[in-house]
Amino acid sequence: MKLVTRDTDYALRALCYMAGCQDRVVPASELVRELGIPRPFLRKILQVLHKRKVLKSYRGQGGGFLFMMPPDKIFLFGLIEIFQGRLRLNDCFFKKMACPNTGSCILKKKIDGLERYILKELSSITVASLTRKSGNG
Amino acid sequence: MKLVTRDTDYALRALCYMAGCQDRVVPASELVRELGIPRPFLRKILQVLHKRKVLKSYRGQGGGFLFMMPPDKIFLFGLIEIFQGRLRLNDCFFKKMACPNTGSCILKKKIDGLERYILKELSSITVASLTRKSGNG
DNA sequence: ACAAATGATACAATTATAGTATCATTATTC
DNA sequence: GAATAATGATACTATAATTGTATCATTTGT
Repeated sequence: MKLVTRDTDYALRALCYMAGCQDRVVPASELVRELGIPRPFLRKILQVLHKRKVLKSYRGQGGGFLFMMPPDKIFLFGLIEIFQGRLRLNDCFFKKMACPNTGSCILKKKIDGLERYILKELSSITVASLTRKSGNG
Repeated sequence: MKLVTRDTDYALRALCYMAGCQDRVVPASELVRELGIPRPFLRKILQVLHKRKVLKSYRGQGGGFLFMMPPDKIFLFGLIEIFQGRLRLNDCFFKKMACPNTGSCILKKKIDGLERYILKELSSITVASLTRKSGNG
């Protein structure tokens, strides 16, 4: 089970890197060089972030990307939604079951609880919160 | 993101059904009929449960499956491990990163915390706990 | 004009999930 | 002892998601 797929991961890394570039327009080529992400894949990701209005883009020489949304408003939860769709732990689980006698009710409650908890935790993580200089590992 | 894949789901349903058959040997055919699970898929699942010593099996006419482990010792967490491998939220996430400056440390802590929480929750769910007559949905 | 960038989009490879099919073996029943 | 109904072992297939690649058009600065 992956909480976060590669594209979300790459998007997060790219955004975190960009957060350290105070308002400088950053071209994909730089991100590729610095982060070692395959270029066409990253470009696709950046285009998505642009369409979703997370980033502004500038074309032509000297162009690149810039935040459209402030980094403290970019939530990991939001990136997951963009690249992986809505987080649903319950997906295939309670479709057919229709609570035949018992069990699923208890289970559903538990899993819904888990989902809420995960969402809450993920909603506390932003690009900004990850780039504050406080890591020590 | 799926917490539980189809095979884990089917396994759980089958086990819950069997828990209501007090020590009767239950053949796959009955589970197929009652639960609407594709026969060959279910058979594969039951064979795995047998190999993992969750179920005993009896061959030949009148044969089928019986619990080898008591239902209150069969954890959803264990079924997930059997069919989906070990639960790791962090999987691809912190392999290459190597904590370049900051960020990953905070994130790793958060995600590890999430993982622990999920594990704890899942460890409270057993086949027995799901078949106690107390559902109301 | 050229170079360096993004926009749009289609294609491809790999992996995971979900499911099928077949044949051998065992045990019960008639 | 043959028919039947079950599991054991195992190989195969289909579908979908993930993880990319490739190409060409367009924009912009020099």
